[in-house]
Amino acid sequence: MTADDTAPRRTTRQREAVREALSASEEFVSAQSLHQSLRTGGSTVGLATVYRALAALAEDGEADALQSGGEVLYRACTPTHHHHLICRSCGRTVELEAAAVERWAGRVAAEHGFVELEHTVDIFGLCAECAAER
Amino acid sequence: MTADDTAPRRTTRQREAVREALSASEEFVSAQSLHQSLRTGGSTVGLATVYRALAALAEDGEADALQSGGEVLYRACTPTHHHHLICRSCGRTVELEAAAVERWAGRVAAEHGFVELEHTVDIFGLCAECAAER
DNA sequence: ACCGAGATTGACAATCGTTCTCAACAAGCC
DNA sequence: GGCTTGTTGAGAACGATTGTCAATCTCGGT
Ligand SMILES: [Zn+2]
Ligand SMILES: [Zn+2]
Ligand SMILES: [Zn+2]
Ligand SMILES: [Zn+2]
Repeated sequence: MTADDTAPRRTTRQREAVREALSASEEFVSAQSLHQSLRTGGSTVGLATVYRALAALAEDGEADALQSGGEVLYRACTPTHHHHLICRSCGRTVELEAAAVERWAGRVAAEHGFVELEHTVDIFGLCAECAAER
Repeated sequence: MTADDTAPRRTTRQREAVREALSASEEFVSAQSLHQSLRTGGSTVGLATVYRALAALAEDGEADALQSGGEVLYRACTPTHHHHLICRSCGRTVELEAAAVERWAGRVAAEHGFVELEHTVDIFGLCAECAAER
C-alpha cells in the first residue's frame, strides 16, 4: 500500500524557462500572461506546457497558487508556509507569517472535530503607491 | 458626484425561488447545482437568472460567496462579517468569528501602507463524521 | 556515444463555468 | 388599464483550463 507516488520529473528547456520567468516576476501572474511574457521574450513554449509546468511547480511547493477573479495566479515564493498581502492594482505582494493565525485556525478547527486541514488567508488592498495615484 | 447607485430591485418569482432554494441549503452550493435543484423541484428558472440572482444576493450581503475548485459557491449566511470552516467532503459549514484575526489583518496591512482592504480567511478540512468514514 | 522506454511537448479540439444578447415579459406606479 | 423599465430565458459567445495524440526529447543503461 502507501502507493509510490514518486513522479519522475524530467528537466526540460520549457520547464526551466517557466521556472525562470516565474522567479523573475515579483508579483502573482496567470498562466496566460506568463505564456505571453515567454513568447514575447523569444522563448517558444506551448500554452498547455506553461499550465502543466506551473501546476507541477505548485505541487512541488516551489510556487504558491491562489485564485483571484476567475483565474489562478502563481508566484515563486518562500518554501515555508505563509500568506499574502496583495495590491489588487499593481500586484505587489508581501509575504506574511502569522503563527497566531495558524494557531487560531488549528484550534478552532479542532474544536469542531475537523481534520486534514488546509486554509486560505489572503489580504487584498491597494498599496500606498497605487492609493496615491488617485 | 457620489453617483446614486441605487439599484431598483424588483421582486420576482424567480428571485424568490433562488433565495428560498439557497436558504434551504445548509452548505455552499454552486449556481449550476442550485439551478438543477430548482429544475428537478419543479420550478422553472433560467440558468442565467440563477447566476444573476445569486450575484445580486451576494452584493446585497444576503449571501456569502467563495470560490473553490474553479467555481463560485454561495451560501445564505449571517449578515455580520465572518469566515468559514468547511468540510471538503460533505460541505458542512461552520461560521466563524475571530475579532483577533480581523485585527491582525488590519494591523499588518496598515503596517505596509495598504488601504481599501478585503480579505479571505477560510479553513477547509474533513468534519468528524466524514473523517470517520475512512 | 548509442539505445530504448517512457516522460514531455505543442497545436488544436473539447470542456466548463460564466457572461452577453436581445426580444418577449412582468412589476410597480400613475 | 396603460406605461416605463427592470427582468427573464434560450442560446450564442467567451475566457480559462484541460484533454488528445503523434512527434520529440530525457536519461539510465550499455
Ligand atoms: Zn499597488
Ligand atoms: Zn497559514
Ligand atoms: Zn463532512
Ligand atoms: Zn474577516
